[in-house]
Amino acid sequence: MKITFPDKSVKEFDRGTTALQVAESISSRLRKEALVAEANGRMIDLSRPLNEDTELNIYTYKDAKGQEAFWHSSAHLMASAIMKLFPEAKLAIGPAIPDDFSAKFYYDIDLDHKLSESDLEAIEAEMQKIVKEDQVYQRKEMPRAEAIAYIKERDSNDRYKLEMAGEFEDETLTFYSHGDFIDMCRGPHIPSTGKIKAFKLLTVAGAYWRGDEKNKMLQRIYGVSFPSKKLLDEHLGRIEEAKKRDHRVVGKALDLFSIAENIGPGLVLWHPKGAIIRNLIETTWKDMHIRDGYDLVYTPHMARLKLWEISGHADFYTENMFKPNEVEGDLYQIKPMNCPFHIEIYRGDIRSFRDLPIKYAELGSDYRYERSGVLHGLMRVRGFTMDDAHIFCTPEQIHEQILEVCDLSIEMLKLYGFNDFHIYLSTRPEKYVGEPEQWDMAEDALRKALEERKFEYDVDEGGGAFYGPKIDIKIKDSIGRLWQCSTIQFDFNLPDRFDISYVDSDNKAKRPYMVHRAILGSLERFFGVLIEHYGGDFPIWLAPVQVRVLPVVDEVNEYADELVEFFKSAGVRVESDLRNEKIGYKIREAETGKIPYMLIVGKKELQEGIVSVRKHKQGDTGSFDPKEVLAEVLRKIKTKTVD
RNA sequence: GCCGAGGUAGCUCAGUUGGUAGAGCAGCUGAUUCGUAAUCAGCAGGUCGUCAGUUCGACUCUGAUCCUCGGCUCCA
Repeated sequence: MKITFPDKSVKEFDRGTTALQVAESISSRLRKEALVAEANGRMIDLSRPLNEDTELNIYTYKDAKGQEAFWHSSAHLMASAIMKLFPEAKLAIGPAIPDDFSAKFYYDIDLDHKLSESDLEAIEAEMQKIVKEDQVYQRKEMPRAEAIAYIKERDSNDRYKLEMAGEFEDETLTFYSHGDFIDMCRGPHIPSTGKIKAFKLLTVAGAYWRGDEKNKMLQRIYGVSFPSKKLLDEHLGRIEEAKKRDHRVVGKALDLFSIAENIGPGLVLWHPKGAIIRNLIETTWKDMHIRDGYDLVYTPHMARLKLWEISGHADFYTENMFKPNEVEGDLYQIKPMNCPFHIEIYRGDIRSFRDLPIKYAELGSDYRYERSGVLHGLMRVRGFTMDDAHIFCTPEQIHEQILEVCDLSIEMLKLYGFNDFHIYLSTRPEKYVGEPEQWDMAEDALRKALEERKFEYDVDEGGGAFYGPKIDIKIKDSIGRLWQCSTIQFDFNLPDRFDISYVDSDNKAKRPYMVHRAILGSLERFFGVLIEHYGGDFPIWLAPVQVRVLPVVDEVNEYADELVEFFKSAGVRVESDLRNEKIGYKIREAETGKIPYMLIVGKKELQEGIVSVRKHKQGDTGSFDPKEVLAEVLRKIKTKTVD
C-alpha cells in the first residue's frame, strides 16, 4: 500500500504496518517523539495498522494535535489514579483544553468525598507510579448495545457514561484502557503513560454536569502535563509571571483603582492615578471619533421601563438587568445598554438619505446584573463604561462604514501596543429576526471588509446574536493571552421595534441599517487588560507620573524644585522626592512605582546645570542637559511611543 | 446563583490543643546628608469581615450573613 506524507512524498509499505512503524522508518527520533497520527484526515493511534493507501501525518508534542492527545491521555492518567484511590468515584468527562492559559486538561468526577490539596498530592503520587509502569494505551471497539451492557456490567450506576453512550451518533463506541483502567473515549491516545514525564494538578473546582446548573455539581480537577520537567517548569513560571501581572495586584500596588465593600461588588473606584490613564484613553478616543465623523452624545443612566419594553430588553435581557425603581407610580430602569437612547436621538427628527450615515458615539455607563460568582476584578463588573457607538446608514454605505470601523479599531488598539489580533466572524444562528437577504448582505459586508484588509479570521457559523451577524476582535497581550475587546454587530431587531426610517431619494421611507460597535469593549476591562499587558510598566504617554526628580542631598532641593517647574510648565506629569532618604531608597521606590524617568541630581548636577537620567528597568543612562531630556520626553508623549 | 477555599494593623502574612493578638513593609518622631533597587533607633497602630449562639472565657467551636479568590454559566 502507498503511504503519502505531508510533503507529498510517497512510500510503499506492507499492509498492516502501523503508523508507529512508519514513523520508525523515517527516523528513530520521530519514533521516540511520535504521539498520534492522522490517516486520511482522521486522527488515529500510532498502534493502528494501516490497510490501504493512506495520507499519513505523524504528530509529536511540537504539534497542536500531538499536544491535544498528550493532554487528553494525561486526563486518563489522572482518572486512573483517582479510581485507584477512590474506587467509588464516577467519571464524567475529561478533555484536553489547549486554549486555557494555565491548565491543559481536566476531569469531571462525581465523588462524595470533598477533594482537598492533600488529595491532589496523593493523586499525583499515584499518577507517578502509573507513569513509571509505562502502561500502554489500548483501544477497544464495541457496538453500542454491547458497550452499554459493558458499562453497566462494570458499574450499573455509571449514569454519565451511560448517558453519553446512548447519545453518540456512531453505532460503534470505543474504549481506551491502560493497566486495569478503562474509559469510554473516542481517542486517539499517545502510545503509553511513560511519555508523560512531568505533570502537576493545579486546582479542584466545581462544575455542573454538561455545564447546566440544573444538573448535579461535580468536582473538576485541572492539571497540566509535559514531556519534560523543563517544559513544566517553564509553564509554571509563566503562570507565576501572570500572577505578578494580575491587574488586581498591580492595581493595588500602584494605587490605580479599588472595589470597596461599602460601595458594592463589581462597582469600580478609579483612583487618581488610574483616572489619569482613563482620561488619556477617553480623550484619545474622542479625538479619533470626531476625526472619523462621529457625533459625540451623552445620555442618562436610566429610562422608563417602557423604553426597555419597546426595545425588547425587558423581555430577553431581564436576567442581566437590575430591578426597576418606582418613581411617582412609574417604573424606571437603570440602563444595561446605550442603544435605545441613541435610537431615540435618531428618532427625534425626520432623517433624509442625505443625512446618513449618522454615527452617535458615547462613553456610556451601563449597569448589568452579573451573578456574584462571575465578578472578576475589572474584567467582569456590574457597572462599566462602554466605548459605544451606533451607526445608522443606507445599504450602499455599509461596506465603507464597516471598513472604517475595522480600521479605527486596529488603529486604536495598536496605540496601546497590541499588534496581534484574532478576528472572528459570527453568522446567522438558527433563531433570528430579520430577512435572510438582509443577513446575507450584512455577513457579506463583514466578510468583504475583513478580506479587503487581508485580515485572517475564523468563522463561527451560527454564532451570531439573534438580531444580527458580528465581527469580534480579540487582542493578544504581552504574555500571549487573548482578550475580547472590539465588537461590530449588525442589528435587525431594534430598527424594527423602534420603527426608525429615513426618506430615500425616491421619497419613500426606508429602514436604515444599524450597527453597534465598541472598540475597547469597556473602559474597565480594557484598563484591566492594559495593566496586565504592560504589567504596570505603562509607556510614558500613559504613565500617571512620567518623571520624578530625586535629589541626592537636600542642598540641591531647590534645584529639584526648579526642574519640576521646568517640566511641569511643559505639560509633563512630574514630581520630586525631597524626603530625607538615601538615593538608593528613593530609586528603589521610583522603580517599584514604575516611573519611566528618574532625574537624579546632586552637587555635580547642580554645578553644571545637568541631570543624571535613570530610566525605569534600564538603569543609569548618563548625564544630560535638562532641555534635551524634556525634548525627548515630550517627543515620546506626543508620538505615544510604546517601548 | 452553585461547588470549594478564604477574610487577623494601611499592605503582605504568622497565630500551636479555646485563656481577650504578632512580624516585615508602610506611617509618625528623632538621629543621619548619603551618588543609582531598602541607614539606624524609638513610637504609634487591631471590636481578628459582620451578627447571633455554645462556654466561666471565643481570633480559635457552631449557625447565619456580607465580601474576596478558583471554577461552572454568561459576556463589554
